[in-house]
Amino acid sequence: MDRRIQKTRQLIMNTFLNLLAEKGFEKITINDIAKRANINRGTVYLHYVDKSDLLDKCIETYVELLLNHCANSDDTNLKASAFHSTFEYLEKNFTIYKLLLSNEGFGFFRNRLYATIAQTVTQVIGIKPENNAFSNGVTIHFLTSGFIGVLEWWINNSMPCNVQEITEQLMFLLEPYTKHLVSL
Amino acid sequence: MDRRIQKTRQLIMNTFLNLLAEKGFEKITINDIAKRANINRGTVYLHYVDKSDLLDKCIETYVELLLNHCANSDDTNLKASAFHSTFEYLEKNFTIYKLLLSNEGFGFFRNRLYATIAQTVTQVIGIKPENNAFSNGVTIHFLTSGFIGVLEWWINNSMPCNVQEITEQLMFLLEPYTKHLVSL
DNA sequence: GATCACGTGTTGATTTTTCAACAAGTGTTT
DNA sequence: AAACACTTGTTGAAAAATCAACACGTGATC
Repeated sequence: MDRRIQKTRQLIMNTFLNLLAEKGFEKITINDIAKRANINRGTVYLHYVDKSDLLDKCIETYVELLLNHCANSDDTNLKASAFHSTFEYLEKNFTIYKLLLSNEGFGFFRNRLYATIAQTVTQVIGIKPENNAFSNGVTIHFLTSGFIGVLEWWINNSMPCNVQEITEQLMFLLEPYTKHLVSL
Repeated sequence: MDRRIQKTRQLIMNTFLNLLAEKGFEKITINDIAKRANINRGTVYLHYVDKSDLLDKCIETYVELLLNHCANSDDTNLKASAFHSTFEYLEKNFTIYKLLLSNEGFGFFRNRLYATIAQTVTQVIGIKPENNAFSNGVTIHFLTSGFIGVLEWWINNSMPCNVQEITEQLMFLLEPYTKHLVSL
């Protein structure tokens, strides 16, 4: 993709998130964004149809960025390293995800995250044919909710334990399932 | 001027100065600048004919930025407030001016600063017709050298005193001249 | 009710930046 | 000497961003 597009979208999103933290979604105008980002107002409309679309794309982007750190491990196995790098990334971008998980995200972020993770979990479990009994939805939603619950708790409480600890705890809790469902 | 031009030139100059601090003028390539600034190589050539031109424009720009703080006071009088804001600006952009005043500036920065200040001093003195006796150059170069000497000392010694102190000292030293030469 | 200030979303012409390709120069390695 | 990697400076077509203007809507103020 053209560098200008990447830079411009990045700039608009950053500016938008800053304004979101400052004054909340309703009070933000397209003018605000353009002025602070020092770009033409028309440029915003070149990339996003309106303010809501911008929020959507923001959420989509940051869900993807988060899950990239989780899913970029080569195999589909549940690995400590993947969780570790995910929580590291979360720690680095704490303020953004705190914001998106708060009321300002209107729950959209959580929903999107949930849907994407549930889909991945479904695929991972489905890989082993003998997992038929677990593909009925209960397992998937149990694991997805559990993971997101931990993630939300960790962010909303301003990271009460460090990355290593949260990773180990999570791996410990998932151990029974990693063995039966997804181990190679 | 078009916003894109301003932003691009600012980006190129910032990147160039960072590289200057890291590896020195000779070792910098246009490729380096383009890659780190994340812009197309051709864009650099769109604004600067080559590396030397870029250094020139950098020096010109930062001399102007510095002197704007000195000269934007409404009257041509020598005012403590003007010096104060100048040294404040210097303090804020310490690393840049330390770099430009060091060997990396090849003395070009000092020369350019000298020429511009001398010109201003000439004008200021020339305003009062009875100053004919002082327009022979000695006064001008004495004052210019004095001011730049103070400035260089302050920067090269990493600002050994605060802005308020350096301003007061300078005003004290200039007092005999402000009275006779430039007071209203 | 009229006016005023402000925000929205769109348009078309213009300018800037990108991209890929080119020819040429330099120094290093084989 | 030839091959190689790297940098330079330039080109033209394509894409993106700018700008100024437009019509429209809203809410506050007189």
